Amino acid sequence: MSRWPPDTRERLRQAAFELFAEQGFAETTVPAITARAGLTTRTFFRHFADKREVLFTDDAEVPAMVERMMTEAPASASPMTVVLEGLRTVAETRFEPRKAAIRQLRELVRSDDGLRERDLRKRAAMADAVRQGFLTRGLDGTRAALLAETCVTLVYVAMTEWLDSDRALYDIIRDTAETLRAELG
Amino acid sequence: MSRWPPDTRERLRQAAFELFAEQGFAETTVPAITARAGLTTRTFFRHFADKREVLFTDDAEVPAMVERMMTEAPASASPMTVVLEGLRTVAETRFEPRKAAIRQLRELVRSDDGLRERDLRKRAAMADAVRQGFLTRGLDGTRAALLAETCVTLVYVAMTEWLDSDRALYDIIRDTAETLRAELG
DNA sequence: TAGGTTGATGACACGTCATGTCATCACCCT
DNA sequence: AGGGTGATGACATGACGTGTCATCAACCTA
Repeated sequence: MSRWPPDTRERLRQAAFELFAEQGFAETTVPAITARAGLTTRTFFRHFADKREVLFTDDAEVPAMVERMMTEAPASASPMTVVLEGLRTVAETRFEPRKAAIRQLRELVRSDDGLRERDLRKRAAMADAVRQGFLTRGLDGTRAALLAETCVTLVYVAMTEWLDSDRALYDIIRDTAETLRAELG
Repeated sequence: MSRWPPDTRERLRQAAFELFAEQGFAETTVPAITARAGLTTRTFFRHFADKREVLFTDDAEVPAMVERMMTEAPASASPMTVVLEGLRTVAETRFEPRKAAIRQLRELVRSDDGLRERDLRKRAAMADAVRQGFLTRGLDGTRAALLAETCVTLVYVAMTEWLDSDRALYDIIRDTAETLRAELG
């Protein structure tokens, strides 16, 4: 048996989510979170860089996942093919099963400017991972940045629609990609 | 003559830029800024919502400018035509004359995660203005969001290249748009 | 010109966030 | 048995951001 109860990080996350749901993000202090989790304030900041970060732990592995998928894809595949195939996996494994949680997170993010900024940063991190993947695949810098940003835009616009519909995310992504292609052509 | 020296806001901005350049953003405290400007800490926060905001005052009018241009464009013009025409004006009037300042701002933003987040928020605000413009022009929600985000992506990818080159921003934007079209088609 | 209003700033208190530092002590290893 | 390790507690500290009231030049308005 350990000196302290296990799962410190998860208990903090749990307490934070509960309190944010009960009172809102800004109204919840870090001491309140740690009190509920039975820990001290200092410990919270040992596990999360700041109060916002506790809401985005699930996305931590996504960039690495993206890079791996992009390097493993056949070298012959066209950029957009690689992206769409990768998105199919991400959509089915990481987004579809967590739809309710993502919806709840969206509401929280909408309620606070600071959270909105952090959300945008996560989005930018994802774009950067995709960009790296394209660079690895030999695209020039401009093209890699352009396609990466476009890809992330696609996902987020599609996700907005997905959260308010009953359709599969990947289907919406494909439609959105088609819409964009048509609009630019 | 007024009770206090005029241009409070501009003096604060000036002092902040100087100190950020001298010591970096994180190392500069708000009291240090107000001391240099000959004011009190409280006054700083009367003029700027937070320490970051002082770096982005120039972009404050851009969203309104975007919306105006988009409503004034002929109703017959295609979405991408409207955008590219608007971007010509923005590029020439707001970006080209401030190239050195924008370059300096980019370095600061790169040096601090908090500033990066704020920068992304400004970018999102611009995308939202464009989206509103498209909505006003009768596009459906998805299409408006998609094109707006794509437009902003275009500008930022192009700007990255522009800051390290001698070409005109608008020319780069056109090339970038063409690259995207080709890559998606 | 007297007197009231306005609006920007000063002065002060306060709560929260975030970090540095040292002590503690169950667990593990040898 | 004894030292090392690593997570947590305890405490201090400083910066950020806000609420509140006082101040007082400039501007009305009569």
